[in-house]
Amino acid sequence: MFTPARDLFADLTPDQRAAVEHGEGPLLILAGAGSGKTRVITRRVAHLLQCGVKPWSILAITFTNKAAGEMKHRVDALAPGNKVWISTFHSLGARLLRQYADRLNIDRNFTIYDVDDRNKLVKDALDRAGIDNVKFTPERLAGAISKAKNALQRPKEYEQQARDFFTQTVARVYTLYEKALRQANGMDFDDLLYLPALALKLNEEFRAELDARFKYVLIDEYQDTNQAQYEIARRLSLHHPNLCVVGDPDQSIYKWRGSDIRNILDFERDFPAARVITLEQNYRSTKAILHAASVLIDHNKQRKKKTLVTGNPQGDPVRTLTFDNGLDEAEGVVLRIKQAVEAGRFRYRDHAIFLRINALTRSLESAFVKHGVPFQIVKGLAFFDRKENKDILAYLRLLINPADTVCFLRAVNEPARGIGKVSLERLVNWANEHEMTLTAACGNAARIPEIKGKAAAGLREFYRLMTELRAKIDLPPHEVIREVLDQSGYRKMLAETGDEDDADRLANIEEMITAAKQFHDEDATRTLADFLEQITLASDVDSHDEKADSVSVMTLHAAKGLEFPAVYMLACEQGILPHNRSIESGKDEELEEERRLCFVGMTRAMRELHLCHARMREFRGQITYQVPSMFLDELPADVDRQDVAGGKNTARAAIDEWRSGYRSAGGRAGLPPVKPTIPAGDGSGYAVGQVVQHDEYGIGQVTDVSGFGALRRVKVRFPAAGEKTFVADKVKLRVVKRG
DNA sequence: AAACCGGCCATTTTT
DNA sequence: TGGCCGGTTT
Repeated sequence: MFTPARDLFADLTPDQRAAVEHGEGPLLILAGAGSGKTRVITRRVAHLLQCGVKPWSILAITFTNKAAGEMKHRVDALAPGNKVWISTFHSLGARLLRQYADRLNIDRNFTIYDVDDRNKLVKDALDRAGIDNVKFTPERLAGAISKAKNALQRPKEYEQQARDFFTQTVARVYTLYEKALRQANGMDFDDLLYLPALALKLNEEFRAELDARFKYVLIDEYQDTNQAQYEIARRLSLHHPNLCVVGDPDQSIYKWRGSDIRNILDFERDFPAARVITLEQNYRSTKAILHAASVLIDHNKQRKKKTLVTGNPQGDPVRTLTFDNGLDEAEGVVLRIKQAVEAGRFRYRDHAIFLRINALTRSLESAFVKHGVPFQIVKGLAFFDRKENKDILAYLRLLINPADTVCFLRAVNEPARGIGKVSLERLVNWANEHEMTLTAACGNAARIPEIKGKAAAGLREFYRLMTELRAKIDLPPHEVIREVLDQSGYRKMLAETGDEDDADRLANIEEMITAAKQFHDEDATRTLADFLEQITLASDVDSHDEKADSVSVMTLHAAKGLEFPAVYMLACEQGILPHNRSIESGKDEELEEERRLCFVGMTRAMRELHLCHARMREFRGQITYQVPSMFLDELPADVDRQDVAGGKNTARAAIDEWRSGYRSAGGRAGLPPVKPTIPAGDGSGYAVGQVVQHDEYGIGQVTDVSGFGALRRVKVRFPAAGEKTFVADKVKLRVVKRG
């Protein structure tokens, strides 16, 4: 090895340094929360490059695309212009499947099926197999299929070990689903791991080639890998066992998704020569926070003891806050944040609010808007989940993959072309009989005797349209989308109604076109297919904008890997955290995962940590008494426990009072949730979060800015009048306070 | 073929 | 509470 440049090590501790410096051979880094593991992986990649390792022989796997992007950025700063592969497991899988499509005997133009698409396909399979007398939902069956794939069980293998009625049903559906998926040339999320893993397992030539190609493999968050991912990691490291994994068993929170904590616990068994480095020095949190989190996690029985230490100051005590009800909690937290900012203690972006479940974001939104506090809800696909965007995406996917049945069925009659349910059913049957894709059958519509009149004409028109558009798929992504929007009649459908909502929808599609343009501007070699893949594989945190000065709201799962100066964890109540599902399961294992989840949330905090709960909470229209989380009881005695319920008690009569107060204060009922948009530096003068004044409606807060030029709309939520949409160019709004 | 309505249902976390 | 499905009407 060459003598490495000084600067790579200057700011590292001896343990970190050892991990970075480690040469050949397997390496396990047990990195406690906040111990700088990302830095270690990044430096290690840079170090390998400095030692003369070829960039293309390094493969680094992260948990999110965002983390991959950041690592790429940092590695590039340390070793400019390198070609190291840095991606998530899923992106890696997609890339391998496309690159080696011919050898693996698959069509490289496959489309990636998200959970919705998958469930639809499972439902179809169910209908076609005539399995509707059973109570198993498509989601549940799809979940079981997903598990099977994670465990690398093919339909036949699964069938052989299916013993009870449920698993036998799953076996039948699995077989049908796989067939449908392959016919549609689709890959579900699990396939992106499962197929490469199987190929590596069954095809030694393929395995050896990739093993030799990726001589150094580094994997972050190893405690959350599932069996398929494990298989990939291990089989890429047989001849060149330079596998470096980093993880923390205390932060394993994805067991429900098939991850297996044994992967990290058994690493030394899998690689007896492995060197183990433990990082226990925490650089993130105050002593108070670290102590509280350590005491909590110590309640887990199935755990290898580990003691985190920090040289940071003691800091403020960890605080628990007791509120009377969920609305008070939301408002109380927002106000506390606002005060902290106004007092100059923190900026908005220093704050994060963590939730166990997404459903809890609603009341928070109202509170944020009410008090003019800027916020972002970190929930990735919300924008692309809108109907209009999904419709356009269906066209795009169908252009690239004509076999995509789910997209065909979505696009074919949107806008309406007179093709109804019955005609489509006939088309699907005919296609199945003739073993054709729906697109091909559509081209043969004239030969299908049962389809006539308007439906036949509509299908003919749709086929012509798609053929025409397909000639343009090599244009830059945003141009293809514009062609689709114009040629398909979708724009016409939205433009001619004069409906305000339709104008909004059009503006949303225009926004997607802008996103595609940005995507293309960043790197002109990227295609439409790349754009679609990025959208599908995006994670929630990928949409997190840490530059915006707003409070971040996200689930505990999304919070992994992040850090914030001040953290609020809401609804620390029995049934929510830990979640009912885990309590009801009666399994310690599941309860311990909830505790780890709580631990992950707590250890995100650098300086202030507030754990909140309410005595009453409305859920699904029902008001229930809530019991504080058992985890709050498990915290050390030096935690500052504050009851801020303001004298309100828990007597029965109080419920009705509270309810009537809630109802009358609920003038905002029925308002759509605020779209989490990044305040755009787009020259419109308006940005989400701003407080503005309107002549008629008074003071309100901007909740959305969309569209461009004459199409630009600004959405404002008024306390009294509710949400209104204005044409930005026309409306007179005075900006009272910047967001 | 498409819009409309009413009852039913489920309720975690995500690449 | 609200989202979805299935039935009914236009």
